[in-house]
Amino acid sequence: MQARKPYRDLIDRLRTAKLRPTRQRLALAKLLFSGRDRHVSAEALHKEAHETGVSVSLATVYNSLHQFTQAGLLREVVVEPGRSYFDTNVSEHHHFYLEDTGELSDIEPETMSLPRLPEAPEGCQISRVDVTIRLKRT
Amino acid sequence: MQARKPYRDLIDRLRTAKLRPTRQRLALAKLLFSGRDRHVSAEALHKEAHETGVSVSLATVYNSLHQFTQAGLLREVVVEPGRSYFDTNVSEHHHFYLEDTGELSDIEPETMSLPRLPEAPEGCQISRVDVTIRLKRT
DNA sequence: AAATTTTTTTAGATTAATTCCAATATATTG
DNA sequence: CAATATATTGGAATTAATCTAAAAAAATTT
Repeated sequence: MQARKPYRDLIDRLRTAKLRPTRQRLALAKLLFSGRDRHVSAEALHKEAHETGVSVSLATVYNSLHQFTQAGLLREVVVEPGRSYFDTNVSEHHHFYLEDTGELSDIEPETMSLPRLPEAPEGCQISRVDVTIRLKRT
Repeated sequence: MQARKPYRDLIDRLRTAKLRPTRQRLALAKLLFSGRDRHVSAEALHKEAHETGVSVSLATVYNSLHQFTQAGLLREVVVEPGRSYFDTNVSEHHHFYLEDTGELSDIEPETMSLPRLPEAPEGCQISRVDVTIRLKRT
């Protein structure tokens, strides 16, 4: 993260994804991609945008999140009916899901292994493997 | 599945789960548990009930599915925002999800292995591990 | 088996997440 | 800058799911 050209990288990322770097997409990308990895819901991101003075409609938040996901900048994780998150960490990894609070967190890749996967059925290929470890408070 | 006392087993299963064997629950249990393993959505089961002449409200379908799940007779699998299935196979196994059609199918347990799981974080315990292999048409 | 109590079902209203729509605004191209 | 293509918007619409309170059915007590 540089001080002088704060948007340069983001603009490039959007351009690479064939997405015009509009004010809204840039602002959302900034919230999502500058800083630590995040797990955000659409509603939460919309709220956050407003709180930081960015005026963007909920429809645009949804559009952008899906476009970013399509472009491989985000990954969507569904944990429950009516609850899904967008994860800014798109490298191969899996999740803990705390059922009591709805909190999602990354599993350190080196703490689990998945050495043997089944063949994809005829006419199909694997597009992704999702492992969710559901947790309860003891 | 016997011919003479077709409801005996189902009634017992419900009783064991501390659920009264009402007409509605019995009819749904019959659809779910007599025959092959199934992956059904609430809406689909509701529709199926009506088509087979069982009058049951959607609310009751949801109630029953959740009660059955709570009792360990079913397992709920969420695959996408707005799409979840109830699986009559409650033994330990995982799923293929065909993104194009929304179809869910079981993975043969012997075709995959998960030998190393991470520790549950402090204050938590693992309630379930879900593996979903997402598939695309080639 | 009638009366009473408890549990269940129901239709319809309600909520929450998401998508759709067509008018308006913005970005890109020539 | 004009023309074209694309994006954003608010609000309506849709969908899945839950809630509610009244009616019905099942279980229990008498």
